[in-house]
Amino acid sequence: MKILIIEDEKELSASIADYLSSQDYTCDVADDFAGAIDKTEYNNYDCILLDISLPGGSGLKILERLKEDKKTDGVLIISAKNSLDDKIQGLNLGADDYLSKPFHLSELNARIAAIIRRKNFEGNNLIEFHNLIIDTQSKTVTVNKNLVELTKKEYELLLYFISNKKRLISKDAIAEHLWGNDMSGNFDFIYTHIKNLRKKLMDAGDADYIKSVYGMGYKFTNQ
Amino acid sequence: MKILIIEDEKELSASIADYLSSQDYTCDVADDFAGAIDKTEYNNYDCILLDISLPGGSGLKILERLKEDKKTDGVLIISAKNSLDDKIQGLNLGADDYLSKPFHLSELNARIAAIIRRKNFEGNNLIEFHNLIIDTQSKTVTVNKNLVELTKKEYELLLYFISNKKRLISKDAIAEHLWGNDMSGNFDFIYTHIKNLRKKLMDAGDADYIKSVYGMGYKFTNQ
DNA sequence: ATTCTTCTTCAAAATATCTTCAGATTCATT
DNA sequence: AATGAATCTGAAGATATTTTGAAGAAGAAT
Repeated sequence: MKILIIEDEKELSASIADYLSSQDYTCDVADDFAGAIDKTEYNNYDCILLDISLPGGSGLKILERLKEDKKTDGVLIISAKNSLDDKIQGLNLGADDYLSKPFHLSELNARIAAIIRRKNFEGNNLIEFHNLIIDTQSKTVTVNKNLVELTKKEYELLLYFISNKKRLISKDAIAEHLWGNDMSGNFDFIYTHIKNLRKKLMDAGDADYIKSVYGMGYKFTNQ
Repeated sequence: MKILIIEDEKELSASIADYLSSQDYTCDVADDFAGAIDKTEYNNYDCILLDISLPGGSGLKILERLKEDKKTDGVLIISAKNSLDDKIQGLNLGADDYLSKPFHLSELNARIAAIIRRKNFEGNNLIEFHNLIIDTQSKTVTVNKNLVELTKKEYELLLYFISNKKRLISKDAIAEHLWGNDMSGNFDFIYTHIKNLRKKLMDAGDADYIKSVYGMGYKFTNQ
């Protein structure tokens, strides 16, 4: 899960990034308008934490820009101001939720979890694909009703595959999504994790859903 | 299930009532001190949503009054203020939970469900899970009809597991639930208590219901 | 005040997972 | 078929997490 933190106070953004990393999120930080737009242009975040009270009021401008690009889904506004106006304005611009500073990291965590839950699964916690079922609440995966025990990375990988099913996924995209920083060039760990995930899924079922596309990447499909 | 909404902003209370009705709750609304007291006097609510920041600060007064009448069971405080003081004061006055505005209706729903679940647990004194039986009235636990003597923390831990059975529970969530403030980072005490609980349960029975999920937490299940 | 129980802390040992690597295999192109 | 590049595989080393036992601290009971 990737999160973008748009915040000009470096200390705060660092401590948030620190905490969220410990909760197994992958974090990027932007501290001004240009940086934020740049990041959102080239990345796909599960959640964006936006400090609305950036110098020059650019926080709202960022939100407006995100709205133009239809990327406001998953935006959680953080603000020192506690005014209702701000909240309303933010939520009207398409933000998902609003949190006033100062806040507890555990509360931030709960809000992010709620946003991601809502965003990805619209409240429904069962994801099905042919005879594969993922219960995102218990983080349990079954194939043909056989329980498949996955490690964290395997589970994340499967979730990424499922949410991009039937699409071609580049190894770069996988690396980016699962490890954040691009470990460009070396995909050994992807090969290994895919091998292991494949084996577990196939041991439980029959078909190999993970199709390799030579020179391009992978596709999660059943044909 | 009956819910009382004590809230002066009529738009908000209407939209909450609307939503909760769609979730098959029966809703009453009160918008001031007198109305609230009146309603609670003559009704028995499964859950009371209380806006603490009513004009004239009467939210807290209502809570005090509820406490006198021993009706604070099931109170969920809603507040625009996000201050820790408020939260502590509210919880000290016997409220069950606390939610800051603005919130998503789905989160409100989840909290209400949690409160009702908890209340029902208390009314209903036997909880069974396979060959494990918890009598919440006498606070005794048996496995295969063998009495298991648990300490307070172990008992709380077991109750938390049971009420989230078959779900993945993070160590953070356990820490949060058993110790309140998040002692983030250090889970040694969780490890120890789980070890002890496990040992006692297994000594009395056979299966290890507490399944460790590496890097994620625990799951209370029998598979 | 003393004893007993429970809770917490600590560090070593046991486990599980992640990453790296080198050799084998497959693939597209010639 | 031969070639080189890409992918797969199994094993081993490196990391990270969990389990465990023991001991000290805090609380409760006598």
